[in-house]
Amino acid sequence: MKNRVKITRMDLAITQEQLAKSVGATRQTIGLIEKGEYNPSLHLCMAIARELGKTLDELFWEVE
Amino acid sequence: MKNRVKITRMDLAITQEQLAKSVGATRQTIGLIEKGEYNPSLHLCMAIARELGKTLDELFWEVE
DNA sequence: TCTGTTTGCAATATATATCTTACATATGTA
DNA sequence: TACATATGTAAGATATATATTGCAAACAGA
Repeated sequence: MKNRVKITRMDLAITQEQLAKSVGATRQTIGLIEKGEYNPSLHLCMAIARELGKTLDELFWEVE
Repeated sequence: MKNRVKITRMDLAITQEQLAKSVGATRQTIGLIEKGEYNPSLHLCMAIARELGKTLDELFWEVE
């Protein structure tokens, strides 16, 4: 898994569609971001982070 | 200023062109990101952050 | 003055994120 | 069984990030 969107979303017990609507995106976009197959925009990443109560680093930053 | 890319880059005394080349982007793209007029991709944001020795939150996160 | 460096800005072209629509599958529940 | 919900996936259309090229301005140094 390349990011922590899916885990965090499931912890909050909300669906892909609920998250999508709250950030102004579609369910498909959320699904692809969770799979790590997308390179989402910064604005969308920030909207998702705020909605999930996390920061950019907590959801997307990778330490090596 | 919407993000801290320009300040951080100038602290490191590197040019837009040097940063652009090291992250595989163009000078124009870096310039527009610094002005906050762009919505860059997550991958580019991470490349810039790594190159500047910062994290996503340090460069792009906004607390309100 | 002249020259090189850095940055801003603009027009056009290209790549790709995102949307729209649709169908399939798995799961839970009546 | 039947129905609803949640998710995966795919094709085509649209929006926009990014590249390319070029020109201009500001500045420093010779």
